[in-house]
Amino acid sequence: MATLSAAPIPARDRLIEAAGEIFGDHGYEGATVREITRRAKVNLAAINYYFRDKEELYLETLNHAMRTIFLRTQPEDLGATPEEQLLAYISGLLQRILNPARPGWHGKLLARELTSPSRLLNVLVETFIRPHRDTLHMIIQGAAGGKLSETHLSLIGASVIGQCLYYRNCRAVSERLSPEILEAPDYLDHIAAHITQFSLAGIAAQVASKKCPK
Amino acid sequence: MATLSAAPIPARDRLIEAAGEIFGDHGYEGATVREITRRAKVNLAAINYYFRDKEELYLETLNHAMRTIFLRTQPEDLGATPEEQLLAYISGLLQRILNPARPGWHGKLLARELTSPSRLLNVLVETFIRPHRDTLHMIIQGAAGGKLSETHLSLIGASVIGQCLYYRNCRAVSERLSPEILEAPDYLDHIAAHITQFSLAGIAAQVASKKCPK
DNA sequence: AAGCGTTTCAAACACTTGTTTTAAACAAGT
DNA sequence: ACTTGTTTAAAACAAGTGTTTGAAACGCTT
Repeated sequence: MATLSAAPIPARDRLIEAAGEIFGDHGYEGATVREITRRAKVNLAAINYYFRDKEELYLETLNHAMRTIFLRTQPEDLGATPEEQLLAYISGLLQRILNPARPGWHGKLLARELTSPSRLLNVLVETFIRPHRDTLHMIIQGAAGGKLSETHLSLIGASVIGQCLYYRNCRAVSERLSPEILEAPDYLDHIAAHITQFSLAGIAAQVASKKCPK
Repeated sequence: MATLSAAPIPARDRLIEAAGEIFGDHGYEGATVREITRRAKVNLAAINYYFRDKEELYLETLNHAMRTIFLRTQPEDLGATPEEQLLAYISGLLQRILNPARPGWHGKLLARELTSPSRLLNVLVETFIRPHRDTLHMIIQGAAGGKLSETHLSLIGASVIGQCLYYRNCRAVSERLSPEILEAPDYLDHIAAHITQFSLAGIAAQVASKKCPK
């Protein structure tokens, strides 16, 4: 009764939340266990109690972020036509890595891991990223009409992903170079629409150049 | 005479070179001055002798990398047609951030700075990045025939840059998901050609949808 | 040779890091 | 009452951090 509004979040969960924020902002080596425990409002020794050490806390936190970012969405859930599927895929990805409603450290942690991988990257790629990539390739293949080779699929997939990750990795630059894009309240939708249209045209061109070589 | 083949590289330059490698691999906070001085084969105190402290060494190193990465190339140097210009621009960018002949830490340092900026980012954007961005916008405008608004230019520019940076930021993932792309000896040319074709189609689609809205 | 500014060196400084230890307090279950 | 697992608290540990110091060695001009 008295503790009705007091949120009884377990200490371990508070630790992961605080660790995510600080690892996301300062990286693994830049983060200190003292600052993490301070923000989590737990004792200094709690890290070594709930986790073996700082590294296991990091891996656990990273795993937590990856699991919520890479929710599996089946192609049939995305839409009817390949165009709708691609838009849904891109929009979903942007939401997951940029939506301010989600904890910002999810995307930050992912971006850090991609740029300077830890020893978890291998399992991370196979468990989370590759299935997502396969879905994307299927959508692209659908939009192209089933004509593209594996190499072409990889190149196009990289083009799509690269366009999305730009707004996460280079957000600071983007804010300075073209603030007008990020200011609109529904800017994520605008960006998703642009990337979709841009990429569909690229795919079509790829198909056309394949059909009549030269 | 006796010291003919012995390279008398000054200690300060050796420091910057070593600092670049280690900052690029471990980030600012993960790098230690002791490891830097060890690799540079200078005394520990040399950092505080040639630079005020660790931070000034980092800023100096970052500045060095940016200056060599962002060589100014005028549009007229790039080629005759907008298509050739875009290819030259993309190819040049990829070379600068990925060419293994160059010191690898240039690109790594840039990628790190974009993802988690230091207090140098503002001057860095204005001095190095914005002029480059303006060049790219000019090329895109040329390829589009001078029809695009500032916002569209920014979106398309981000798409082009994002595609290029993908291979720097997500190299580790790319190596695992599609190794066949990175194995070819002239893979940078292949990627540049793909991104150019892909982007030209995207630009054309943008122009078309602008002309006949609906 | 002597003097000079520049550069190198080993040692130490004060401080922070991750981790461990010991103790005690708390709630819940038997 | 007595465990049991959880949480807090304060202190200490060894190792590593960036930085400073003072003296020695160097290269050069006078």
